[in-house]
Amino acid sequence: MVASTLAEVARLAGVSPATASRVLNGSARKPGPDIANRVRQAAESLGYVANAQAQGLAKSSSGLIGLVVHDIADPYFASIARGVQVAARNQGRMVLLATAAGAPEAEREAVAAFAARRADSIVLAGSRSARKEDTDANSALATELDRYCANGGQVAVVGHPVVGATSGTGYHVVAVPNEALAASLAADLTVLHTGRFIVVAGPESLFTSDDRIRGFQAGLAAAGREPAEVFRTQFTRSGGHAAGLSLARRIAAGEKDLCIFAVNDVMAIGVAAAIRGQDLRIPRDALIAGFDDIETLRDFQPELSTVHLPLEDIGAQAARRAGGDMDFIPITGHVALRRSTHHEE
Amino acid sequence: MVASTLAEVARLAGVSPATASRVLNGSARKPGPDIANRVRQAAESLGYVANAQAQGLAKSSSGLIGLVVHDIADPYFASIARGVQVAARNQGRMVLLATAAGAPEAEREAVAAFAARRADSIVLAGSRSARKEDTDANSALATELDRYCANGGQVAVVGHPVVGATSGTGYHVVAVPNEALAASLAADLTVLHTGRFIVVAGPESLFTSDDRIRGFQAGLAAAGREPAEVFRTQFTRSGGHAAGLSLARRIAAGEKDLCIFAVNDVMAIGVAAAIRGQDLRIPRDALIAGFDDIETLRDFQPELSTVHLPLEDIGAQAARRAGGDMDFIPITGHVALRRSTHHEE
DNA sequence: ATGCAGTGGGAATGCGCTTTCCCAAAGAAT
DNA sequence: ATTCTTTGGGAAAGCGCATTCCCACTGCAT
Repeated sequence: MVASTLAEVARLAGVSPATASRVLNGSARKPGPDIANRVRQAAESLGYVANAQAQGLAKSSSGLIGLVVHDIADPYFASIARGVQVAARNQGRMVLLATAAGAPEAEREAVAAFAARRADSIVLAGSRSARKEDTDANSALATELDRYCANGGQVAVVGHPVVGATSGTGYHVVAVPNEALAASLAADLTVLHTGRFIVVAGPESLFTSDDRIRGFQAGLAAAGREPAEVFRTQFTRSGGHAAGLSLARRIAAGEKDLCIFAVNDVMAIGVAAAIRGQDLRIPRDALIAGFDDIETLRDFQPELSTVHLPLEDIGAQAARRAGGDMDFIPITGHVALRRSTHHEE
Repeated sequence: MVASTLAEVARLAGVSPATASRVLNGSARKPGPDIANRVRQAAESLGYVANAQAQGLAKSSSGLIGLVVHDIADPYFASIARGVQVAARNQGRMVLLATAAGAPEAEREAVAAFAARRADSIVLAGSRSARKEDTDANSALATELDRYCANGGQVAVVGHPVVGATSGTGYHVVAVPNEALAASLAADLTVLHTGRFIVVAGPESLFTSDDRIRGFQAGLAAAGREPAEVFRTQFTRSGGHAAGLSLARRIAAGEKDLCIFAVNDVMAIGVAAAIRGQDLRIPRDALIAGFDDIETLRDFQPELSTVHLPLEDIGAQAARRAGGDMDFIPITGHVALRRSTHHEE
């Protein structure tokens, strides 16, 4: 990557680099119009493109916002990414993308890389977990984040705080009310369904999953229902599918009147697919509800009951807070009951 | 963003910055082990993180790969992005993300921003179009790309070349065989279906859409069928939905035995949703096929017949070529016939 | 003992830009 | 007419790092 420099432009325009800098890249001081034009012309004719790295070095700020997601191809994160992207553009910044695939160690690496690039802020949208085997990696991540914040970085975490991150300044959390919403979903479902509930969840210690389970159980309890059985599996479509196969067997064996709550939409779809693959029908043989309200899945039949989350907003909020705009706009979702949880007449 | 510098580390370790640099960041010359340890310890205790901007400035290369997509929340692009991301990680680089929302002007801006950041390479995965009103913006984009290449940048475009880009070097195209695959889809469908065909397509001059139409028509012709009617709409789910409503009306009015080819899966789902919303059924009242084989949509019922595209691979290929690994691995897809195009017995 | 290549460290330069500081000229005020 | 402010441009000092060049030193052959 070679390209013409400010100095070249300045020489061609017959001015000093200082002046060229002032006219080309916003400065408080505005050189005279005639000079400005000369410079602009010179820049144009040379195809000058300012070197953002050098600019960043000089003013020590990069205009970069780092985003780490679990998997960019997952519609949940893709939506959040879009929100971050939009907010970044409004702030005149660019987003640096990293995927962590659920490994705290990978998240740490990403954070370190962002720090190295002197990203002004970081949005962390992986999936926080407290698994035993991740303890070390998690605390390493926390250390890295603390260091980043200590150096003046801003970080916004969506969902749950990173375990062990202690830094006071520069650390924001976009709290998604998973628990409350799950409770409210449970409450709504209890009026529709008098039978048993079962929740298909992710692996233990995955915060998002655990919160939703807890909220759901609380909602059931508040309605005077028994706690739901919890079926642990992968936090993915195929995890849901596996669970679905197993449940289908039980349903076929006579276990009727079941309402299945999968802790996210993608899993719910997996569950549904598996159940239908066994010649059972939804909602006839089992009710199903999800969580997230993934856009791409809205045309699924029967329409999936779920909890709507303003994913794009969540991303945008995270980016805005990380960007220093601290106006607090709480995240709110809402239960969206659709056909997958309505017993047929 | 303030942080400790190499100079501070060097001072603490009692060595020169040059030596510190040599031990901390890979260099040909390896200082002695005792010194190396001193430096490493100093770095550790100071929480030193190399400034990538400064490094980039010094060695004039940034380790950045720019990716511009139409919309990161669209599963098609999200999958490609994942591929790019994976390839980038393997190359030890980071990806800079930009979304263009279909506007060539936005693409140009993104390319300019990438150039400013001295991205080593750029992957362009917007949707090329030749619309009359985009002519100017397209040529501006071409100019920007040419300049970027002229300065030593590498660019990979997925799908179609940018109209008017002339640069000889550094310019790669990952060709997706849309036309051939559409033809082969048509061929396969003609053996399943003896009635009429109709294609639901995107706006005129959108290359991807046009190629798929052309290929499909060619396939029909090769099978001795009449050309399909082309229904133009938005290249989105809601475009498909609108088309679906209109088609549903025709079907309800007696137009039976229709096979609808929507030029992408998302549109196909929109079409299907609209048709089913009118108390019609698929495939009973109309067959539907899509294109792309979006992962999230695989559990749709009835399973959507489509053309499988290795999206992640496409992204990875683009990133690899842009990265200089020039081994050519052709993109191949295949027709995937599923239940949405099978007349019921 | 002398010369040689080879080794390992430091000094200094430059990457491309921003920004402070300085200075000359021009205008306002006395 | 003289002094005091502005105004507008340039010189120069970094920003944090890589790297070239140079130098002192060691070990070897002669």
